[in-house]
Amino acid sequence: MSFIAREYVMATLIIAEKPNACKKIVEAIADTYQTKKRGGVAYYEFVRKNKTYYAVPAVGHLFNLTHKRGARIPIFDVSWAPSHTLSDASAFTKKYLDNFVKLKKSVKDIIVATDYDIEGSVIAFTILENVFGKHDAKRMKFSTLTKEDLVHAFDHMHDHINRGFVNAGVLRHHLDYFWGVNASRALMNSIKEAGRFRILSIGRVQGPTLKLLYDREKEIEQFISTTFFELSFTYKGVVCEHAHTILEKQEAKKLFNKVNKKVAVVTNITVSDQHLTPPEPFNLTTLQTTAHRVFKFSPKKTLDLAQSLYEHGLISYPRTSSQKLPLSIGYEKILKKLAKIKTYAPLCESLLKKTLKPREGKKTDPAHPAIYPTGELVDVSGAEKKLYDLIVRRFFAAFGERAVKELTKIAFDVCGVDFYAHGHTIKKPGFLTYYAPYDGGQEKLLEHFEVGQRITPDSFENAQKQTKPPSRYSQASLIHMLDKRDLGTKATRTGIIKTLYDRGYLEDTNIHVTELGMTVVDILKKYSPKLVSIELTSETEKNMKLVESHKRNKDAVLEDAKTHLVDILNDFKKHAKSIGSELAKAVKEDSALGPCSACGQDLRVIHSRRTGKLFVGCSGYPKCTNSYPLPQHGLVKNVHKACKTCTSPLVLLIKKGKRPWQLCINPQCPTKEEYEKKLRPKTD
DNA sequence: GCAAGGTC
Repeated sequence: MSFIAREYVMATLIIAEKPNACKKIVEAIADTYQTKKRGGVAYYEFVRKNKTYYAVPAVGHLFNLTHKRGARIPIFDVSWAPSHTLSDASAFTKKYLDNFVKLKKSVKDIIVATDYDIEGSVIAFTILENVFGKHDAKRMKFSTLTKEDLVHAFDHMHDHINRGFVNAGVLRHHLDYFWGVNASRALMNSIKEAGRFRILSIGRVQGPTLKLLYDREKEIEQFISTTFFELSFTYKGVVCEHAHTILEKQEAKKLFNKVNKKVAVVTNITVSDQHLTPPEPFNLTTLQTTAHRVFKFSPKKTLDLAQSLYEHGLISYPRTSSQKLPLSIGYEKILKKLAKIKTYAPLCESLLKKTLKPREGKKTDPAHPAIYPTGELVDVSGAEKKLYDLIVRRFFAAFGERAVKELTKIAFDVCGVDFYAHGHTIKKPGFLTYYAPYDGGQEKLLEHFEVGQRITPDSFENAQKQTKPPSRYSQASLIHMLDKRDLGTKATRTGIIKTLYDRGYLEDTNIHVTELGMTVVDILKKYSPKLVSIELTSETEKNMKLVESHKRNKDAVLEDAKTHLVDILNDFKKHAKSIGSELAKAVKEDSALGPCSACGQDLRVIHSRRTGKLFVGCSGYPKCTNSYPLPQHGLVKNVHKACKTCTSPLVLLIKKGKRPWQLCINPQCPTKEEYEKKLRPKTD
């Protein structure tokens, strides 16, 4: 008997969505199993009730849509191709696909055990069709990866895949591709008309995301600041404020003169309790927004740290939308393990004394619970440790009781004008025992006062203030907003924001929309308003639901979309000249670094086609030959700022693995003598 | 070239 024949026995194949889920499925249902490795990727051969099975993991989508090279818009002729052939970033998926391919000859029948949702159904479907040439399979349906659920799903397997899910998912892939690729091409073709080449993009999620920021930009631009006055007095370090803000300068002055240096009388003291509910367990979005609030971590950084903690076994799967902590994760077991960590020991002991019933949120996930610590003891440090502590304490807090805050409000009268002081103390800590470092732990103490008491304030103040424009989005607050509007998914939002930055639509940590970003929205508002509104997402969702429930044919939906798109693309083509010149103008304005010290025209970063060198030149060339050298490695970005020392423009140099470096383009600038040598290789 | 969605 040959080695190959022994290696691969005929068996039933189970398709899992990802490595970790595959392992859990095997551990739950196998009587005995062997782990096999090929190309560094594990799969399993196992026996249950004397039958042999293979369980093989995908890594998300192993196939993606693509179109023929050289195709021109409208592009509707698309097909599935292995993801690893489509981008370098997906190259690693090859070894996962290879596992399926190699087992093809040994597979009798197939069981789909990917997440029971739309994308999970597409992941399995593309493997079924493109690797095995099959159109159907059996289906395990589970909502968590617990032994109990998995065994039940295996014993009560469905005879067919969920055709509705598959069709809805395949529709989603096509619609996003049709809209995104064609509209992006239309933008790029227009700017080509103006003699420029630039990668531009737009899509179902990018569009409304950019529009959200565009609207905020407009609000800020149109905001008119008004003056108002706040009257207050200070007594032993506590500020007591007049209840109303005053708009008229004269009135504020009059009131101030009336109360200044007078005695204040305590007229009323109210004490009330405020009950605070423990926070919901973390899902990826709330972890990202909270980590940004308390540590200033970017959402991407939080995801990377969480992924690392997960890979080290310290926390559960982080890419979850669930806010549930099912009993099956073993609350007590986790707390007992965590009690071995010194700082957590007393907290765990106090929790273990009570009935463990967690606070939960509304959101669920097809395959995973909320994020929780596993209790594994692995040493971590730095940023990972910070995030881990946040996750541990949030987990503890979910089992805590409501906290009670005591609010005190003291009313004062000064010559008929009312003032108030507010304080709060923690009456019953409840969950704050665990979570205080991150939220709600602060107290504001007040003096003891009695009604009728007369005091002499230390000082009175009449502060002139300005109303402020709405604040800009940060990446974290934007992700929160996208989550609220159901735009994108927990796993894609960070990437979509990054794309908007990469295209040059956005800049800065406090998000500003660039001239180019604003122009792209202006153009789309005119020619394809759907693409910058959430309407396209709601329409897509509506059609997906109809297809899922077999009330509408997916091809009919696609035909509608094509008709609509052809109209839009024709419109774009008709106006390509004016669209192109608008875009080109915006690109030009964005790339202007500042005025040339020799002639006053715009300086800009130039990539010489002849020499391949990067340098700063003047738009006045060839009349003006003023130029500055630039480092030849890394990405140079315009920061629209001038050097404080020499007033020459600043640029941001981004090198892989290094901290972004803001440098002045002037080699003679006193701020950077030390870097001068690096810039020496002369450009021309 | 271009999307959005999985996952590492």
